[in-house]
Amino acid sequence: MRMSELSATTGTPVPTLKFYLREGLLPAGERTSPNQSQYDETHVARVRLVRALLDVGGLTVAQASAVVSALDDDSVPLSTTFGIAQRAVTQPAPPATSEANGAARIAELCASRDWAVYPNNPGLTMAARVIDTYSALGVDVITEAALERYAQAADLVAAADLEAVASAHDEAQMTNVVVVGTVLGDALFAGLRRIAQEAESFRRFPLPEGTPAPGDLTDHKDC
Amino acid sequence: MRMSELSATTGTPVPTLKFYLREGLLPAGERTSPNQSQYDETHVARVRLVRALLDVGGLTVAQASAVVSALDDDSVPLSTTFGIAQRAVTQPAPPATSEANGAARIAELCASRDWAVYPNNPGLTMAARVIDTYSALGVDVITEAALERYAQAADLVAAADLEAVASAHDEAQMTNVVVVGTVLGDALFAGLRRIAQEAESFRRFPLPEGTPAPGDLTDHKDC
DNA sequence: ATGTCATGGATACTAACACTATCGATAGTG
DNA sequence: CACTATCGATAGTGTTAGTATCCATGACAT
Repeated sequence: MRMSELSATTGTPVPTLKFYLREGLLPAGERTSPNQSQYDETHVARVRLVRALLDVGGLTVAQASAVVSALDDDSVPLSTTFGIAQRAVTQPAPPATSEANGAARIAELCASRDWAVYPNNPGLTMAARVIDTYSALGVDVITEAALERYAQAADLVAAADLEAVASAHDEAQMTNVVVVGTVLGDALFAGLRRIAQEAESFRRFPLPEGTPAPGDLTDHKDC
Repeated sequence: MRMSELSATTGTPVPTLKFYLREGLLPAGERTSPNQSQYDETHVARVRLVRALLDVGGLTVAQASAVVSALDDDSVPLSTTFGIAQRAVTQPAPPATSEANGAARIAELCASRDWAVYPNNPGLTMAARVIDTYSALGVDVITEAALERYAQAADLVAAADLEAVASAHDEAQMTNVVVVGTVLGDALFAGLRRIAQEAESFRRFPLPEGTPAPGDLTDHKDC
């Protein structure tokens, strides 16, 4: 198929496809003449993946580029593909200040849960930074119990994620699942968390009499 | 305190503080003369909150503005504060196409878990969109079992979140916890998930002999 | 009292990002 | 043979999150 057809199939404007080609998000098609290239189903799939990473996953073009590079590089052992995908989608954070204790708490948590990871796992810095931020804000709600529950939930999700990876047919498919799952899983969980929060909120803090209950409100008039 | 002191205390440049004032992220100080204002601890706290929302939570200025407006508006009942915070931090998604079934699966999940929420809860659209994206990518890994585990994890986290809210002293503090927790909780969980994923990955797909194990790798040379 | 410096308010500028538009030379198509 | 599409390059656009500059006024130290 030619570029116009790739554009029509994926719903992506031709100039945008050219941009993706320039940025390395989309491999060049097979050249059939100096100014003609053939694209195939793999290109369609790649465009859809890129759009998913950008729109749903919220990645930047640079991050998406790193992700698809990891996908294309089949010299990487599967056991480290998670790391590559994770590092690609996690923006580097500045090192914590000296008086912060988030890193120590996370290290402790890892020890207690038998979480063995590389010390440059981006989740370590990310989680530590969030804990430090909480305490800098004076909102001391990340108790041991709360952190423990978050960790349990993370284990649950991680188990589901790896289950999904293991269910893939071949190694290439596995890599794909890892990459897609790493990015989209965050969004999926965030969505479910919003639902569960609201449901739990209504359970704990019932609405005053006369206020429409969730089930009674069937229109979306307010936003 | 004056603006320069506010700047020094929070580590935020004066022009940025002026920008926050313009954008409504920071309330004006108490005017003591036509060109002098006094700022106090509430302003320091607000600046820190704004930086946390922007840097750690990844919100845009517009979203952060909506969040702090909700914080300042004490006419909102607590039971709906979650909704406001959630809607403020969740970017609206386009409506799903007709053949997509993500919304139906999420509705089913809500029913099975007794999750009663307003139909405009942003998590509903968000989660449905992710599921639709997975299937559009041909990565059919969100089985019923996987979704169930994600939902369990969401319940676990939501319970911890509401526990934190309930532990706050007064209503103003509760609102604060809700807002901060909604935004930072996503990041905290995402970090823990990355750790748990890598740990679980090593458990399921052990590294080949000779490759450094997580515990052996103590430097951060690669990124 | 006066020189210096900070402040508030307004306006303009910048860098990064993700496209989007245009152009010229070619090439395939009806 | 006219017409459209393509490639590759270059340049332009709109948005976002600040930065920078300017000015008139006011505070503060000497």
